[in-house]
Amino acid sequence: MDLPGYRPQLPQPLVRHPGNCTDNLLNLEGSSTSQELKTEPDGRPESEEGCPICGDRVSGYHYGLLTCESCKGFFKRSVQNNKHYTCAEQQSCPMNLSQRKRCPSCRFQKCLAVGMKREAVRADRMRGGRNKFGPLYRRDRQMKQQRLYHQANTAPYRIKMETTQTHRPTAPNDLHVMSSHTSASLSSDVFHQSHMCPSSMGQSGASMPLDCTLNTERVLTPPSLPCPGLYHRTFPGFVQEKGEMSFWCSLAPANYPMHPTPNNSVTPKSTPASSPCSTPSSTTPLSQALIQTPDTPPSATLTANFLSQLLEGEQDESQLCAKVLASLQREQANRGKHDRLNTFSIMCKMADQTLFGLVEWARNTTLFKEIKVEDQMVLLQSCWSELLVLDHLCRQVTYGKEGCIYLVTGQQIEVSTIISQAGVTLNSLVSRTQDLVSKLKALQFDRHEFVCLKYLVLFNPDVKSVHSRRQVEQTQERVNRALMEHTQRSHPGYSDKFGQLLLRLPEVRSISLQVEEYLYQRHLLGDLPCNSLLTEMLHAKHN
DNA sequence: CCCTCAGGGCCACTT
DNA sequence: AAGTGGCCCTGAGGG
Repeated sequence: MDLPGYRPQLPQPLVRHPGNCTDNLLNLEGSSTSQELKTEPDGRPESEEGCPICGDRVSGYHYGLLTCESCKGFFKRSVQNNKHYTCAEQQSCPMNLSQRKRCPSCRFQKCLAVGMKREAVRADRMRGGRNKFGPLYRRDRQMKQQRLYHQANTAPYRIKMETTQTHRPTAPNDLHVMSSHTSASLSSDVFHQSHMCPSSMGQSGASMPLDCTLNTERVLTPPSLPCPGLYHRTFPGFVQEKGEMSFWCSLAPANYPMHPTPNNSVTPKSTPASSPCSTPSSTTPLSQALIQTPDTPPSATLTANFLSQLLEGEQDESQLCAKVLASLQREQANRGKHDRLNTFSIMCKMADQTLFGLVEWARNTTLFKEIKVEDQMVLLQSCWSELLVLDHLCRQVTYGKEGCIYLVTGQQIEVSTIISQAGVTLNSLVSRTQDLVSKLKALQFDRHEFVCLKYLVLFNPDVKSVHSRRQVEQTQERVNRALMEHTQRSHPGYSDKFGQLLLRLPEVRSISLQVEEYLYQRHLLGDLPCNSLLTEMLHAKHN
């Protein structure tokens, strides 16, 4: 798809060279090659981490990630010849250098599980050239560089992860959006133990065909919303009678005290409003943590404190749920019987409201308030879709039932329903996202890590025209360290979790770009609701 | 225009 | 005979 003027910017995290951990800060934009990553001065492949499938020596990027020559060949043959293997055991055969040939089924499953991409095997068998994953590889390299640095400076031990198989049974073909709240007991509720939406949100038995018009009486009437009457007003700074004030006009008041909750009803933030031009030397605890030199090992307490402050700004899922439902309800109420929103429009409205919540979240965070408003704008313009994807992933990991997609409204859609009704692009998006959800579940992705990833995505110093680049870099570096320390503390026997999490970001990025492309195409067809934040963000990029 | 590097093909070797 | 894996070729894209 050709998107005029659209040049995705790949975040280029600030990394340190593994060999020099003092102040040799390298920005690898344009200078990173796989040679740098893979080769030590003696020419030996450096990546101490072997092939993620069998542990053999990696020979370069193949079909999406660094693998050995043999797994590259195996994967290519399997895809080209459309092989269907069967495991004679329980599909959990050991996979290493000596045993990789024993079970092609498990080997191929592991190839897919660690992220090798079928679509990178060319159908036309054309040789040479570069593929579309180039940018993904570049970012992956940088992530690995960053990991190497951290490992060199911290964990002396290393435990190889046994990748969990991500395949699951196909969901039954049931063309309904289901009430979700029977699933409360099914979800590993590690994030919001007491924040589930009320059980009556999707009334028992309430369901709708995917294509039908949302029935406000049945589905959107929440008789016991957590806070009835809340969210019927708009957020300060954003006029919801759309068209009166653009989002970017509304961003300017970020200089002023934040209003973290709607309805003007609650809680001034404990932190004072900061000037958009305030420097990192402000005296907030966050800033103090931030200005530590990278070589000072931060105490566990400081990191925990830092993380809990990052968590403070998190939006309550049940409030978001109520807000989105109320907004949809209003929207439907304003429409005539024959003018109901179709399913796609409803999904767009949900995404729009979620996005609005994410922007509010960013604007209310102390670290974000400390950077210039112009920078806030370009950062958000650059990463909004990634934030949306991360938000969606987190919701699936927390509440999602196997084979279903959990909506922000608390409803669930069977994946098979979508697959049977959606087009190729949407299907691809759903399946890629569900794969990522499986991986994150296997990693026991938790709430702290989710927040850190959001910050890492938001504070991207490589977004063009960011003025306070150093400040953004410092924040990213700080959050990165906090994430690493958190994963090591919470999973002491699994030193690779940090790296595994970072390695999910390229896929988040890639999915978000596909989402943008998809939405833009639908926008060009006139399918997107007008005057939404979503369209505004799309326009911001395409202009 | 040259270089890089990831995908494809070839073929000796193994099972 | 079919599968494996190391090595080399190819060619788009970037500097």
